[in-house]
Amino acid sequence: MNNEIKKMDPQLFEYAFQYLQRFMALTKQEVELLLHYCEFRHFKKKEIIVKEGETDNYLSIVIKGLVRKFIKVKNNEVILQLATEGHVIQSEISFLTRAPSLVILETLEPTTLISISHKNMEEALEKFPMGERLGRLILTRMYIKKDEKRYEQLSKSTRERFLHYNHLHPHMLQRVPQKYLASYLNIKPETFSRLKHFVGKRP
Amino acid sequence: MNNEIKKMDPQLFEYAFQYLQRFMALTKQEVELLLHYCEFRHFKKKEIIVKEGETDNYLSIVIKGLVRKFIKVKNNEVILQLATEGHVIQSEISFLTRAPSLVILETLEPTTLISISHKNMEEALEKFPMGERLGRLILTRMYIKKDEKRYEQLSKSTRERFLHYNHLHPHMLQRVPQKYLASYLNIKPETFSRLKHFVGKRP
DNA sequence: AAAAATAATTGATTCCGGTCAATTATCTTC
DNA sequence: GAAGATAATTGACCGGAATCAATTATTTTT
Repeated sequence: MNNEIKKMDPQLFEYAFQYLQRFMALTKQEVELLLHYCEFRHFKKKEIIVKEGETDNYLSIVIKGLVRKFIKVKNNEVILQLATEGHVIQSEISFLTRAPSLVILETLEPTTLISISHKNMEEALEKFPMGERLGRLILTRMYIKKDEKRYEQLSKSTRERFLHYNHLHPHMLQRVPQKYLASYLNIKPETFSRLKHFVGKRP
Repeated sequence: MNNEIKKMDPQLFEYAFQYLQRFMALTKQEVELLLHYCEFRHFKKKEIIVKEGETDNYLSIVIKGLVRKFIKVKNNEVILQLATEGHVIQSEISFLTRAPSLVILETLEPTTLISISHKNMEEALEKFPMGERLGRLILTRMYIKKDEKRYEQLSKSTRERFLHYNHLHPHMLQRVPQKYLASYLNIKPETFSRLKHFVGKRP
């Protein structure tokens, strides 16, 4: 089905294999079969992957690069996700419901995705005996992640969110304009800057 | 399998039928089949349904009554959900992962649930041809709801959350101790009270 | 490399909502 | 139905983060 996948980098194959293994036991043959429904997609920096109002037709994993997911609200932006290598990125609600996307996906770096289209996924879900189950399990994981995120927001103060995030992802500050990090953590840029300089002096 | 279900109130059957119809087209026979894996569970007021640390073995829908889901954090409680008639209630993460529950489920009124046990669900998922798909679709809906909740918290101020909730669920203030509503909206009881009395004077 | 645009920093000020505390109202339950 | 417990209200005060504003740094564009 897809040539680029056929002559796939064995490392990439291994990557996908490991990734799916987290959800259920699959043979190499099964993974190979599944990957033939997928395609690579390349984007340059600051390219829009999904526009507002457009239906997202792909479920993607970031192979290389960085994608931000954001929503426009009262003429400013709220960052919902910063997806780096290994992360799933899509306008999930749009993909799942086939409705126009409220969120926008844009690369912040040159980016390569491995993607499965909605159409191909439906096909795979039908033909592939374990499809529905795999889909359910992946969705379960997405749900759990979202739950953790919510708890994170609920239980931590601005300062704590800042500290926690920087502890977990110290490299991101080098990689992403900090106003995006600020927005992701629901902190104003000015406050973010102050916290950054304040930290270390008074832990 | 379950006698109480067999001689089921036709209204209740209709209810379940309509409910499941939202996810996918099912025949009356299929719904009936599915319902035989389910059971009614009755609780009186202030009864604990799931303790902290206990694995939740049920997926339930509230038929009558009201259940609060909350988590203990630094010796006070955070309300995560207030489930009334028609709502799904469970310690989802515990149910999905089979891990001890972090959250507690407690009735605030005498409550009737229709529940399917994890064991029965697995059985149904296997035997029932559409099971996996139905499961995936229900999970999709859960995910979407959670996403909306997150957006709600992110994009709205304390005041806006208060107004929005009261607009959507004006009856709840009559039904639930307002400190629970306050907690659910992540507002201090004092602030909630002030907002309540302030509203109308300055909209 | 200079000019223009965008982002980050820093200061001054404001304000929403939290905290503490005391009083009143409303449930429980005996 | 009275006593006790729990919840809600109200006031005074505080503080963290938002806002407004001006300056400096960095990135982008030409």
